[in-house]
Order: sequence, then structure tokens, then C-alpha cells
Amino acid sequence: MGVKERKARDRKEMRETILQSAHQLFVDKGFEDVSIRNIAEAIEYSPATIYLYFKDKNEIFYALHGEAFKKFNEFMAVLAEVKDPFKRLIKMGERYMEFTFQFPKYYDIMFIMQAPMDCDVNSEDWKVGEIAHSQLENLVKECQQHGHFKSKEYKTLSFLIWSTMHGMCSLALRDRMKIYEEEERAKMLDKSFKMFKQILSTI
Amino acid sequence: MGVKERKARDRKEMRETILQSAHQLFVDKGFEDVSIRNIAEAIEYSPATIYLYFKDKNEIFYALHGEAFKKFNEFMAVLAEVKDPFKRLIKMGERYMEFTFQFPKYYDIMFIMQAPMDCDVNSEDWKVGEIAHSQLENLVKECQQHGHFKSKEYKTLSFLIWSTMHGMCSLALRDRMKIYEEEERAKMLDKSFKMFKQILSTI
Amino acid sequence: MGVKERKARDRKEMRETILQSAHQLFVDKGFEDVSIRNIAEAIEYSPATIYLYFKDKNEIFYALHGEAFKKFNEFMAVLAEVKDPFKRLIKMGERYMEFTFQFPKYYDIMFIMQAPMDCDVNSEDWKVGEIAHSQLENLVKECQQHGHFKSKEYKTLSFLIWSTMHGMCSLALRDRMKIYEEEERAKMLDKSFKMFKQILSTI
Amino acid sequence: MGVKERKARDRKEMRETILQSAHQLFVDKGFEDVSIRNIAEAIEYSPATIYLYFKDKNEIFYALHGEAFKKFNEFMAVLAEVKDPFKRLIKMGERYMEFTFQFPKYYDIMFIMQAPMDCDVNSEDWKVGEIAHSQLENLVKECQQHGHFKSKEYKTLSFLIWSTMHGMCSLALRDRMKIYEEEERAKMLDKSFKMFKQILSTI
DNA sequence: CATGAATGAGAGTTCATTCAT
DNA sequence: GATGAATGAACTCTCATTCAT
Repeated sequence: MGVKERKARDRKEMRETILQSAHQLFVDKGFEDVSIRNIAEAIEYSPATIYLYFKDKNEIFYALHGEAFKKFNEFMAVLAEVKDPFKRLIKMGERYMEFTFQFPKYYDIMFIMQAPMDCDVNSEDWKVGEIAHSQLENLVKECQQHGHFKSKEYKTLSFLIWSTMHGMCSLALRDRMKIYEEEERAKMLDKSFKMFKQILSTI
Repeated sequence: MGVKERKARDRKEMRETILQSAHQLFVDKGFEDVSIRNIAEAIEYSPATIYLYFKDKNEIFYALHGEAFKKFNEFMAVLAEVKDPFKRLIKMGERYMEFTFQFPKYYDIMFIMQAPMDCDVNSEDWKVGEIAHSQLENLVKECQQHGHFKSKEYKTLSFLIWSTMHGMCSLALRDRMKIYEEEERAKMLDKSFKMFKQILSTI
Repeated sequence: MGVKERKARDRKEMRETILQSAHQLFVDKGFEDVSIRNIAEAIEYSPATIYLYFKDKNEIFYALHGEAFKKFNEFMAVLAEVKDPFKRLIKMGERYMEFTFQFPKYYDIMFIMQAPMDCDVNSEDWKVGEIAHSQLENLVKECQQHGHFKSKEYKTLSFLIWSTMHGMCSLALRDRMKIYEEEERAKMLDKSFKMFKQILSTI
Repeated sequence: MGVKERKARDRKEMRETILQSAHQLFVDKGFEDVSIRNIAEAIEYSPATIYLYFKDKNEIFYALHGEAFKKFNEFMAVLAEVKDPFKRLIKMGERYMEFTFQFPKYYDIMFIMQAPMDCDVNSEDWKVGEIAHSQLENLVKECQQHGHFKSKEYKTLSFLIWSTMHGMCSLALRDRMKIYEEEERAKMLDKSFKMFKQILSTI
């Protein structure tokens, strides 16, 4: 038994090692530019070894996808500290943007990339996503209980808020802010987010 | 003379055929995952033939990009009929969404897809993009002259509006609305846009 | 008849035009790097046109080969002016080197390149080559009649002389003088040829 | 242990196999006209396999170049046995010719073929070449100390000697002795070399 | 368990050549 | 006589994947 358990543990550790490498490479270079060979080299194993732990490249992708959402949720954990729901909502937006620009490739998999077709909709990953989403809806509802967003349907507003945040982030990430001068882009995002907060506080 | 013209027309048709195929494929599989060979197969010509009409893979992408923006601007031409600037802004939003869901592949190329790096910023395509953008900014400014958006910086607000619209559209296009039931998605977009209009009218 | 003749003349002119272009390109870039397209572009005709005048790329090559030898012989014509046979021999060597470095690609086809297999040994081109060669042999014989190269077999000496000249030229042309500093190479060739002359004058 | 060694041996053998094929092809068809595919077909492996043993096409060429020079130097080792420098010089010439006709393909790569441009001048291969060359220069110098080649600059004379040998060898190798009857060619080379020796002994 | 070796498939691209017009 | 259009075959090189060891 001890043996079996150790084996299982070893196996998990190896998967972890591979994913960490894949993660690093992925975060550095994006999905398309990470090859099995890269990962293998990074962990100083042979490419063939990877296949002992993952069926194929897609499986690694899915795992990363899961990691991304996990990381995202961890990233949002700090919200717990903020008591006032509206302030918490604002903080959520701030963290959303921070996450986006700290882990742009993760944001990309999570919210932009065309996922491979055969992705399992029921997989745990998507559940994690749903959790994040209902967190937002609950928060909006809570804000209403504190007098915000009067006569707004909370589900719809939640989606609208998410859309706005996602719009800013994804335009930036996918290089659609070239209409602004290089140096202005960050400022524009900043000003835009500030204006968004202000609007939210008045409606 | 007739001959020359017919040849020119043939040539244009062929370019068009290639572009249509490429278009389809690019958005189905992403730029990186489309090969000249794919395109060639799709139109039932040899790969070499493609090179008679386009210098390389990138040039195909740029051509599509240009076409998309042209179509986009044509699509926005109806705005001229709307006199009141605020109503025009709202109409703009409506048309934006209509365009997105009528020509999702074009929208994808314009605002979502990862473009090849070595794209010429000074090319006409980008100018068309800038025109569309300054159209929005001018419209927002005009609204302010009619008493809307008091004490809001118009450039920032323009970006925020665009972000919101893009957020909704791209989340839908890239299948990130799976958290909602299939039948609800369109409704959600609708309600969300309505709420957005309402918010805009109060700020 | 007039018509027939004119047509024939036209045809020859076109062949000439093509060859001149091919020649220029060939001299500039070497055989491998000249494409039918290049030639066609240079003469502002379509690639297909080339095929009306030459069976294929090889045929152009052979024609160039012939041109090279013709040019070589023309280049040697000045020797006629030199009365004294030994001086003429020396002059021949000088001209040989001059030709080599003025038309390196020609020298290459004539004396270095692996000729395409299906080259016709009996073609006129080779005869031109033989003429050049027997010119050398005759010259050496003549020198002997004037007291040079006593008790040397003239055919053998001729080959030895040619070998020496070819050795220097081909080592230079095929970049085998890298053992010497860049600036020294020309000097080395010069000194080497001077020494060769001096030796010839003493044997 | 035995395993490691066997693997290393296998690897070396495979490299050798590839090099032999490449060798043959390079000299038959020239560097430009040999493809990785050709080589792969010749050894009945897939093209991709080649890349497991050589970084790219150039590396194959360099390897051959290196091998050739190593072989050449080994071939010249027998010179050590000859005490008298002039006799040694003559022997060197003899060995040079023997090498040429025993290993014509190697000779071709070393001294005739157009090498790829981006060759590393500082690589070991070129050093081996320089060694061979300075061996000649030293030998000529030594001959002078024994009363030969009076008032001749030894570096220049060395190049002249090399040129003469290379001229004879390369004309033969590249089939430029067709002016002589088939049966005479070898004799001509022989007589020519004899005459060269005789000349060297009198200057 | 780990891997070295091998490969099929495929990428973008170029070229000599053909043929209907 | 000239050509625009087309293509088959080739190029170098990379990658995910397999399998015997």
C-alpha cells in the first residue's frame, strides 16, 4: 500500500512539474508557440516522457485552462477582506485588470482563445468559471441591498459589467489600442476604468 | 479592350474566391492553424496558384482585414440619416452589434484575432480603422454639445463605450456565454444593451 | 523569301536578346541563381516566351557556354600584336588572368563547373576550347624555336603551364585563398604570377 | 555501460552513413543541387531523421569538409619518414596527387566545391586546412636552407607550387582533359608532374 | 520509468515548365 | 508570336507522436 501511494504521489508530482514548465512557457510565449519539445527540454526529460503523464498536447492545454481559472480565483481571494460590497465590486474590477496584465496568456485562454472543439463542457474547469461568474452576480445583488443599482436587473447588470471589463482588457491584450500612442495606452485604460467606477457609483 | 476588362474581372474574382476561403478558415481555425495548402484545397487549386494572387500568407490576412473595415464603414453609412447625435450614438451601437452577428468572421478578424506582427501600421487598412474610431469620438463630442455626458472626457468615454460594446460582442462570438442557457444568450445580450443605452442616457 | 529571311533574323535577334540578359544575370549571380523568371523579367517578356526560343534552361546554359569560349578567344585576339613568341606566351598568361577576374562566372563554366551530363562533346563549343588549347601548344613550340624550354616536350609543358595558371585562378575564384589576409590575396596572385614568368624565362 | 558505448557507436555510425551519402551526392551534383530529401532517400531514412544528426544542410557540408582535411593530413603523415627536405617536398606532391585520385570526392569538397557562405572561418576545419598549408610553407623554407630555390620568396613559391598541383588535379577531376585522348590523360598528368619536379630541382 | 531514435505529416515557398487563348 | 494562368514537384525545416529498448 505504501508503495502504491508513493507511486501515485510521484505521478502527481511529475504531472505538476510538467505543468509548471508548460505554464511558464505558455505564459512567456503563448499556446501556439509552446512545443512538447520545449516543455521536455525545460524539465530536462525526453519528449516521450511527457506522454507517460499526458495523453497529448491538448490534455496539457486543458490542464492549463484549469490552472488558469484556479489562479484566477485565488487572485480574487483578497476580495474577502473588503467589507463594503460596492468597494468590493470595485476591487474586483481592479483585480480583474491586474490579473489580465500579469497573466495575459492565461486571460487569453480563459476568455479569448477559440477553445479546441472537443473540450468537455462538464469538466471541472468550467465549473470554476461558473463560480467566478456567480460570485460577480452575488456581489451585484449585495450592492443592491446596500442601495446601489436601483431598479436594475442584477443578472443583466453583472453581464454588462463583465462585458465592459472584458472589452477593455481584450482590446488591450489583442493589440487593438494601436490607435492610441504607445505611451497613452496604459493611461487610457486607467482613465477609462476610473470613469467606469464613477459611472457605477451614480447609477 | 473587352478582353482586358474580362481578365481584370477574372483576376478580381479569383482574389475574392481565395479571400472567402481564407476568411472562413482563418476564423474557424485561427491564423496560425490555416495553411496556404488548406486554402488551396478549399478552392480546389494548387498551393502555387495562391502565390499568383497574394505575395504571402500575411498579405491574405491584410486583404481580409481591409475588406472587413470597408464593409464595416459601409455598414455604418446609415447613421448619416439620424440627425440627433445621441440617437445616432445609440444607432451606432445597434449597428455595431448587427454587424458583429451578421459578419462574425469579419468582426473576429477586425477586433479579436491575433494579427501577424509585421503588419504595416501606415497601411490604408489601419487608416480605415482610425476613421471608424474618430467617428465615434466625434459623435460623443457632438452629444456633449447637446447636453449629454457632462463633465466626461470624450476620448475616454469613447473608449469606454467601445469597450463595452466589444466586450459583449466578443464574449458572445468566442462562446464565453455558456454560463447562460442556450436560449437565454441572445436575450441577455439584448437586455444588456438596453441597460447600457439607459445608463448612457442618464450620465 | 524576304519574309522568311526577316523572320529568321527576328528569331535570331530574340535569341540574342535573351542570351544577353541571361549572360548579364549569369555573370552577376552565377548559374544556379538565375531563374527563367529572372531572365523573362529582365527582357520584359513572359517566362513562356523564353520557351519559344530555347527548349529549356539547359539549352540556355549551353549557349552561354559557347558564348564564354567565344568571348575567351576574342579576349586572346590581342596576342596577335605581340611578335616575340615568349613575350606572347607571357601576355597570354596575363590575359588569362584578366579574363578570369573580369568574367569569373564565365571562367567558372568553362573550366570549373561540373557540366550537366547531357552536354554534347562534339558540339562546336568544345572545338572552340580545343582551338584555344592548340594555340597554347603552338605558342610553346614557337618559343622553343626561339631557344626557350630546351629539351622540354612541348605538349607536356603546355599542360603544365595551363595547370599552373588554372590552379592560381581557380583557387582564387573558389575562395580557397582565405588562408591569406583579404588584402594580401591579390598581391599573392600577382607575385606568384611574376615568379612563374621568371621561372619560365630560365628553363 | 556497454549500452552507452554501443549507443554512442551507433550514433557515430549513423552520422557516418549520412556523411557518406551526402558526400557522394554533393560531389555528383554540387551543393546546391543536393537536398536533404535526396540524402534521406539514399540512406532510406526519412528527411526528419537527418535533422537528428545534423543541425542543417550546411552542417553536413562542414562535417564533410572537416573529415576530408583530417584524412588529408593523415595521408601526409608518411612524409615524416623522408629526411631530405627536397625529397620530402617531391613526396608531398606525389601524395597530393595520390590523395586526389584515391579520394576525388574529398578533394573536390576541400578545394573545388563552392562552399556555403556562412561558414565559420574560426572553426576547427579551417585550422586543419591552415596546418596543411603552413606545412608546405615550412617545407619550402627548409628546402631553401638546403640550397634550393635561391632568392625565391618562400611564401609565394609555396602558393605557386600548390597552384600547379591543384591546377593539374582539378583539371583532371573536373573533366577538362577531354582534349587529350582517354588513354593519354593519365600519362599526361604523369609526364607533367615529372617535368614539374625537374623544374623545381633546377630553380 | 524513461528515452533515443525514428517518422509521417505538414508548414511556407519557389521553380521550370505547359497550355489554352 | 506572346502570354496569363496554372501546376507538380521540389525545397528546407518543425512538430506531435510512437515504439523498441
